[in-house]
Amino acid sequence: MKMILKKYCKMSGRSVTNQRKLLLDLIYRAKGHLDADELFRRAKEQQQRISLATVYRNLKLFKEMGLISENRLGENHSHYEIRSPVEHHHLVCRSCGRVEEFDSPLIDEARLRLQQQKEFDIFSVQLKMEGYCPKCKQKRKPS
Amino acid sequence: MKMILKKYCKMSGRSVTNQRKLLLDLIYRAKGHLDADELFRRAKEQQQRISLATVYRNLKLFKEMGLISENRLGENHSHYEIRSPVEHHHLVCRSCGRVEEFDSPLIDEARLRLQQQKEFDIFSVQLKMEGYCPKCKQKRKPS
DNA sequence: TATTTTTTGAGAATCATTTTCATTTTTATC
DNA sequence: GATAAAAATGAAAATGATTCTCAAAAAATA
Repeated sequence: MKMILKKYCKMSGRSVTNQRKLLLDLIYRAKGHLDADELFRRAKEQQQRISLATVYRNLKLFKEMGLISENRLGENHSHYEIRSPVEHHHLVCRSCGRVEEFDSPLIDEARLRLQQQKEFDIFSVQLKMEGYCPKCKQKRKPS
Repeated sequence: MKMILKKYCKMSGRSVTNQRKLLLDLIYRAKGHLDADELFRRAKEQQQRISLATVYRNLKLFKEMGLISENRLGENHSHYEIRSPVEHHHLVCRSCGRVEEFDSPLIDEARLRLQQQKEFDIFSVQLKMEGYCPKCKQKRKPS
């Protein structure tokens, strides 16, 4: 991670700061869907003086550099994760919030067809499906 | 539209107000992706005293009733449209903001497979692809 | 190391959206 | 149709996520 950060920063003329190293590392280690607040909380454990503004600034930067991706899984705020080499999508339980990741060759195929049909250059595919997970499905039955 | 509104309101014990009639009608006539502000502007042309809070309240209500759908096409705010009988998705140009709608049997297929595989009850599929439209694709070439 | 450039922290500002509450409109009842 | 009860509205304040400002600190460059 640190090497990657250095490389990307050099490339775009950015500084490599302790805050950036820490933040990217935390996102990497979280291996999940982290929101700005939670990232801020975790960062503060190691750098008490870090500011929420710095968190947002760098999330934006990492996104521009293509290191992370931003998703709207819930309603009002974003979640971030290391941009995995293999594109994947999200299946969210509307009841308990559980998030499953998936990918599908059918989606890739759809993308290719659409690209031809509409003559767009498509560089991003964001798919979110919502429903009830097996557990919550059960709970809802009685009602 | 008015009949539908009445039916849905009765069903859930809501009142049928002038504001609701106007708002739903405007969304219907817009035939596109309208945001709260633009809807508010248009509504004020016909009911000067209408409040932005009423716009938001009723967008929320229409959504709960399943009459409209909410999409995050841009960055910071939502767009709304009449929920079309056939589910469709969005292809957005990151340069000029142009929005194309599409749907694809491949997506439906993917949904079915996922439903089986993960044992979720899936009731919502939101797919957004981003890229450059034919025009903006051209403009970017020289750089 | 000195100088320039970039980033940071802290708090204020912004923007979309939601809430509060007194007043008005709609609905249900007679 | 009049009236009481219930729901919705307008206006303004509140909220929550995110962005901006600016002086001070850190990093890159010479």
